Amino acid sequence: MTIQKTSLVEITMDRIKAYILENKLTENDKLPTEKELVEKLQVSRTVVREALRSLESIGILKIKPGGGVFVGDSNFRSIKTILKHHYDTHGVKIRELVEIRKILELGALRLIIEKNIDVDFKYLEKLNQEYYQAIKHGSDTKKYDQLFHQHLIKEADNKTFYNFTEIIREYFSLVKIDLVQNQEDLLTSFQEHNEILAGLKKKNLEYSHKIMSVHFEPIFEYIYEMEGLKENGTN
Amino acid sequence: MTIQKTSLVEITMDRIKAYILENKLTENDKLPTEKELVEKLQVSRTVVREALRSLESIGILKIKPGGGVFVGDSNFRSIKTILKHHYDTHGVKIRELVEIRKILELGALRLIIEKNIDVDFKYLEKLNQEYYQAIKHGSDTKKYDQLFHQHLIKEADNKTFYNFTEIIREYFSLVKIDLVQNQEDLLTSFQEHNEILAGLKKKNLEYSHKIMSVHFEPIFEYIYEMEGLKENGTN
DNA sequence: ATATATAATATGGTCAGACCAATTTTGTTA
DNA sequence: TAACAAAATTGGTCTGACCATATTATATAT
Repeated sequence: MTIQKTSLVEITMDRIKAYILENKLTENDKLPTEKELVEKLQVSRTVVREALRSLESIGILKIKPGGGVFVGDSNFRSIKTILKHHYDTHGVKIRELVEIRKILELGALRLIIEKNIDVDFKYLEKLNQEYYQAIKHGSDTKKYDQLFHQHLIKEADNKTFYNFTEIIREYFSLVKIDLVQNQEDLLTSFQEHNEILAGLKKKNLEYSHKIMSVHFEPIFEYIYEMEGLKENGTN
Repeated sequence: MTIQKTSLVEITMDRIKAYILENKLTENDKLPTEKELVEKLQVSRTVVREALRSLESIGILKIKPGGGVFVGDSNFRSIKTILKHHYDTHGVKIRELVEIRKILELGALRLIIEKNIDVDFKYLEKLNQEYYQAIKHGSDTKKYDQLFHQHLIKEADNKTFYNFTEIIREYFSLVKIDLVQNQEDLLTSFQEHNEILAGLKKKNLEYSHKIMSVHFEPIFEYIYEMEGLKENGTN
């Protein structure tokens, strides 16, 4: 006779989430065992297990076979899983992702300057020098380029912003891009990094914005070329 | 003897995701029943159910009791669930969210102007007029203010950008903000909306950026005041 | 006494079968 | 043909069993 709008499993999920809150459990803290939860929540093991599984799949829990159930870390891995599937099924316009990345990078510069942040230039210059060395030696440059931009965003002193940017970055990494850059292009990129830093040192938002925009141009050109090819059916 | 790194449930999840891809299933398409999946995948119903449950919890599937299993919509509701819990457990600095929103709003203006988008000014002006009426009548203004900004971002012609912005907006809505605006403040806000539109019409990025920045100032002032109070232990 | 190897226990993983609840389909009747 | 009722389908929950891995306790050797 009891009409229950939401399933027992969902209710149990909520109760477990509430348990975490009430007991102020944090990363890697241990939860009661399945058995204990069955007794405590007065539901079948089936329900407890499905609830635990679901909570694990959204990253709230971490289940160690034979070990126990623990509070998961908050690295948003599950969000990336979701976006991965969304990408697989819906695809994504590369242009859209690049536009977003540009906005975020410009935003980071703005935050740094407007909040008058004491940037760790030494470290950023070191990263860029490693980028330079990689270019000279013809080794993997992408890695150092990424590190530079990643750290720039870290400097914006906004953890949430950084997290979201990382998610976008991972999403972007799903896309295969064959943007070939010869050494000359790479050296230009390296120089732009330096100029962005120079702009930040002078706290000149307009200038650093301008350079960052230029920095993105080759990518947009590549994308427009790709989209043009697509329309021509050249695949 | 068979060593399996990942659990059967995880494998089954992957197989079901693959099934969706292979059969090009889209929103609301029906999947095989639990029974059929048990036969097809040669695993127990327990495993199938836990896999389905997990996929449902991340929004990939939608389970209708008595009806069947269907492909979920891609509204990222599950991501919002994840962020909700993250907010409950970790909290978030309001300042960070406002900073992000500002960056995104400025970014939208940039996209609109740089891509020379043919903005639907008529609609935006209508929304803003409704905002004005709400202010005059002392009714719920927040709604119309939100709609204006929401639509502005829609105009940027970047679905992915819009989706992410919506996620941030929902995240933001979790935070209780008691920013009181008297009629004068609201009229100023209304005027700024108009000026932003004027800037867009003239395709003047710098100007619209400037107004948008001003538009955010009251919120930042409020936040800084709150943070100040916090430090003083005034709660 | 300590360290190591071994056995026992605890914990999550998987399977099977049963029954319940809601939905969908089918069949009957007005 | 439409409305209602019965049957079948489908997911929801429960129980109990056994397996695999991880943890803990115990025995053993040094």
